[in-house]
Amino acid sequence: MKLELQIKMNPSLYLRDPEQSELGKNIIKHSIQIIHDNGFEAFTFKKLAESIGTTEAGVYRYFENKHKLLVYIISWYWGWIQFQLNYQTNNIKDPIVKLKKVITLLSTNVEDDITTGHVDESQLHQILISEGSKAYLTNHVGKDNKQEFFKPYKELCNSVGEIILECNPKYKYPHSLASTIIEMAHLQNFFMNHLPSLTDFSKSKNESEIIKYLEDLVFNTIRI
Amino acid sequence: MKLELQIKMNPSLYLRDPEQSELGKNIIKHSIQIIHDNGFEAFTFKKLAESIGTTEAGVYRYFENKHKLLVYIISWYWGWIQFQLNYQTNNIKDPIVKLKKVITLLSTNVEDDITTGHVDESQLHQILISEGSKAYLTNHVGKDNKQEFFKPYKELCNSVGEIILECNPKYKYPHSLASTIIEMAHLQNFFMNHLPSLTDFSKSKNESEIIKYLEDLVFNTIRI
DNA sequence: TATTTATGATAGTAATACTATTATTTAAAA
DNA sequence: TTTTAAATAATAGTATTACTATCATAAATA
Repeated sequence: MKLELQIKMNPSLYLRDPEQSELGKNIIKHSIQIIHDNGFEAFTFKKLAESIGTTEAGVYRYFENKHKLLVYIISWYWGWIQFQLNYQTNNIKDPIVKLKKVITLLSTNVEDDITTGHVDESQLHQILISEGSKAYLTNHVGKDNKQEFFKPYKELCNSVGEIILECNPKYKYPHSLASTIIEMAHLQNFFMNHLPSLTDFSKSKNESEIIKYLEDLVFNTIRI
Repeated sequence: MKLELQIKMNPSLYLRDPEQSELGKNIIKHSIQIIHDNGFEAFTFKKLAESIGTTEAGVYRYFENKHKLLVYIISWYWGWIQFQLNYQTNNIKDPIVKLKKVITLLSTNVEDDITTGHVDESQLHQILISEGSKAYLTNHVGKDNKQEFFKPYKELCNSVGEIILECNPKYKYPHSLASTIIEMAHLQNFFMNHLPSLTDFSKSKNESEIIKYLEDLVFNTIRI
């Protein structure tokens, strides 16, 4: 029996469920590839269709527009991270160890996970670093939020916040600190690679330095 | 004598200096207005031209494209913040007081400053919250960085980093912490207003809560 | 076998992001 | 003051993007 990890997605994000057909899976797979390679701005449904070997209209049958497709793959990523978090912190009692695991999970560029055939998690992690915030930094955040497009992100933020509270039940800003960790795990990575003078990480450009920075930040803040 | 604050801008950002003509100043003024009202995605040179009462070609004589115009107004903002920082922390000896001033400066939506006629700093602050990161989250960061588009931002980050070191000369991540403060002053504000469950700020949606969060974060981190 | 459903192929539209050209006004230099 | 140069306005045009619509065909299902 083949184990396949299925992440439950918000149906408002798509017109036809991409998990349910080969074409759909190809749309996801090639979207990740193209956005990873050229950035979201340069990504068009036409290029995507050509890369798959279908037509623009074919893609439009699955996704209303490229923004929803971006939000889809980003939601997928957060869902996957949530799964990893639950899996990796399962049975760990010490909340400090848990929180360290979370920081590492958020900061590390994972190997491609074989259990999710059409998704390259490593590329997706890179996409999140450069394009993640574009999911919500729009004029229509409010509408999107009402449709629960950001639920996986919020749930993750909540989970991290809970672990923070386990470490220090009196800490006053668990959600803000959680969103700070999540965002900074990505942003400091972007800065390290593209605007290094905004960071203090050596030329080696190693993720382990970001992890050290975040651990120092978090554990001093919650006073452990 | 009328005092006018002039922020020195990188000439690679424009084709013709917008400070040197009425049309130029109008381009800046109306750009800020439109981007503030509709977001950067919905902002086009055509709309801008119509709003000013000139033609698209007229705008293109000043700016090569809308991205450079965005980077221009964002650079202007960081230059202005740098000036405010120097001005407001001048003669203050206690670095802790200085750092608190900086956090407040970055987190507070200022009143429109009369000394800069065509720029509405309050709107600009809002733009930075929603659109600031789009200046560098592009495929061409590298190129833009080589042309020193992000110099004002880096300089500010450096100044903040220096104050952090004055507070604690042994702190290991002054630049990363500085960029974290700068980015989070904006991002927590965005979350507070649009995705409040990612924060711990009450329904009052008051900037003072962000300031408290950041002060707690920063001074615990550098162990004051 | 009939019928629904997904896909493929093609066409078309409005808007965007520009470039180019020429005429006209304004400002600076001779 | 005249000449000349520079800035602007007016108009047109192009390639690309972000879609919508239509119709034929292939595959799956009843």
